[in-house]
Amino acid sequence: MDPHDAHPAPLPAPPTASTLEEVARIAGVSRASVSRVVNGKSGIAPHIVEAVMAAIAATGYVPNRAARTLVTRRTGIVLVVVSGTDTSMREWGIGEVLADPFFARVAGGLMGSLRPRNVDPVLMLAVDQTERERVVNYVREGNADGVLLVSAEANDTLPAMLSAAKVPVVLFSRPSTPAPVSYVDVDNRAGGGLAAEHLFSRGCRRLGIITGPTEVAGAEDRLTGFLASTQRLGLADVATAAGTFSVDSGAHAMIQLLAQGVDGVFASNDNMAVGAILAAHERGVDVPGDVAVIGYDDTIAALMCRPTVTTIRQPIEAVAAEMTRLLLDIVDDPGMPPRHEVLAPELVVRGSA
Amino acid sequence: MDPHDAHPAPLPAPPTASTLEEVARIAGVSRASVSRVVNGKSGIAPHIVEAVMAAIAATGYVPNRAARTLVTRRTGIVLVVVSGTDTSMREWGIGEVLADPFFARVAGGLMGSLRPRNVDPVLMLAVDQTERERVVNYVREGNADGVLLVSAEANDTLPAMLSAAKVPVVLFSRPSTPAPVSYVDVDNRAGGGLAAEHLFSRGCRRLGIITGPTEVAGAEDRLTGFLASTQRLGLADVATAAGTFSVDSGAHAMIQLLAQGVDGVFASNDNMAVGAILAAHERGVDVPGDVAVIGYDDTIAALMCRPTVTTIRQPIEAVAAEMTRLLLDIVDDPGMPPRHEVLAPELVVRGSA
DNA sequence: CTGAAAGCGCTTACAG
DNA sequence: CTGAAAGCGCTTACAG
Repeated sequence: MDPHDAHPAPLPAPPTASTLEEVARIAGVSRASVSRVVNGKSGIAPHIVEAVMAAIAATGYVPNRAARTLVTRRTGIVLVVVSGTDTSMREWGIGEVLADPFFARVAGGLMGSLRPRNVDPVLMLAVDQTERERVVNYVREGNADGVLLVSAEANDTLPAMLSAAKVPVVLFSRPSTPAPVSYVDVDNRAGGGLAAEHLFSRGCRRLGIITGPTEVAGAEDRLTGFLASTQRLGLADVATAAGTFSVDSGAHAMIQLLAQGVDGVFASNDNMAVGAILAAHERGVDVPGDVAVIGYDDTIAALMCRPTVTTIRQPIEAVAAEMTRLLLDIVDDPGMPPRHEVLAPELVVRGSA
Repeated sequence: MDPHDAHPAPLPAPPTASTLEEVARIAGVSRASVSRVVNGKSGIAPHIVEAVMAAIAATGYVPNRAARTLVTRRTGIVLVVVSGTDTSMREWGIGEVLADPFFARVAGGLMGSLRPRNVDPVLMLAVDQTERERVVNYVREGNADGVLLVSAEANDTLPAMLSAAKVPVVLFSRPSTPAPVSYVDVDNRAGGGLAAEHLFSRGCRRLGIITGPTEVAGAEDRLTGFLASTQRLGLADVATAAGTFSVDSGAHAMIQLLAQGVDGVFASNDNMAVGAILAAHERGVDVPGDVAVIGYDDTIAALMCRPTVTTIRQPIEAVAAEMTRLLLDIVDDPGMPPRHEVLAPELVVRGSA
């Protein structure tokens, strides 16, 4: 074999990181030119583009993002934060919010919508004041271009902090304490109404509802919507029992409701619907035969149960896509006034009602 | 009111981002000094520290991370990636991996372990070759210091790609195709053994196992460990049925096993255990009365079922903490040879076995 | 269409 | 213990 063949053939990745400077030298052009082709600017002589491409291939050059960010003021990173108060989140333990099917679905949806736009998500949990400040500083330090926020609890001060600091932000859901921020929401009143109507159409006449935490705007709206519909349908009194969005709380609430002889129950989220169904079974009450149960969210929890849970689906993917679109608009035009969007929920009929 | 009082009192956050330079000017010291106190270096004259602190408070200065990263070559960011192949992940849909309780728990654990060390997690899913290359480039571009990787499927090429590119990386679990990378694992053989022993100690003598995808190293090990123990316990033949880690696959497998008259079943993960229990109930088979079922992982799924699922707990938090520690060590000393750690699983007895 | 040069905001030897 | 200065790797007016 000719020893000259031992020349390094197209090496996959050179050991030492190369720079724009080096590429320019090898291509025999200026750094500006390399920068332009790397960034896909138009109006560059073909022979320059070629030379640069070749040099990039030869060196395995990849641009340094810190340097780029330093001058462009854009990071291509968005903070995805789940915030709440100590109390609400301690139930799961820090870092376990993701174990909640709903937040996991939202986080996943957000990631999915960020991906095609080529922006990377930094995930952050904010359960106390220190962490909330950290979120604000994070983008003030120029680590991220904005934040996509989902509050796990009412009275969250983060939305207000963010808007005061003029940090681009879009919330999932209307903030429970009004703040001048953009948000995308799903019509919870309509969702509550859907639940009542479905139960009614099945023949249920003695309805009950397992509410979510009262301070959570969305939970409140689901209740309001449910009651408005039952009233319209001529169903006088509705039994109510309070839950906290956890499986156990749903089970406890169901026991109270069962004692009041309900034949149809609307649980304000799937976790509680699962709890309700389990509690019913333990007491020999058939679902949906003796009592129909309908949940909310359409999370994986609804499928981990028999019967599978009829539920009100939140179009999370669509919400996520809208949130992302909105946020990037705000990043491009920080002066933009807050914008709101409300999507429609959808009934998903399965086994439990 | 004296107009002089209109002076800007301690403003919370000045509109315009200030720089080191500005702080230095106000404090009447050099930029180097400001940098030193900002970074908490020791050996600085008290009066300088004071002046700088005051100037920082007055300006609301926060350091620019891009500038800092550019010179220090440290980002304080770690990539948390879940990778798999199209096939394995399409089952969930991109962005929905987090909906799987197990990955959600791992991701959460990783976030929890990164938090106290002050490094931020960028979450990334890698389901095809393009995305895998994106992961490699991400850290080559200097966007992150290293990667914490959990593979959703065997034959994942990412570990090898990463180690070839000399990117600091730590895997959750031993890679199914050997690669020179560090990893932290949980002893799956021991876990399988634990399951067999527990079933045996409950009096089960006709055991069955619902396996996971055969190419997944961990699934294989659980099977091996289970069989080794049953053999040692003198239980001749064990019925086996293949599953894919999904709830449905667990249900289907259970039907086969039931037909073979088993009285104790080990499902290789909780999802399948839930499916198995649901399938048993639908056929009027009592769990654990007629057949005991034991799962694996100890995810939230195990609690969403009645009876609650007895399972083999993976100490995810400990694994996550170890992975993080290891990775930061590697980042500090890239030449370090790959290191492996294997933690012990634990039996969690609940209602199903 | 291309290049020389300034500048983004930090950190870190190097002197003193 | 402190400061002047160089330099990290890019992008972007500004000329030409």
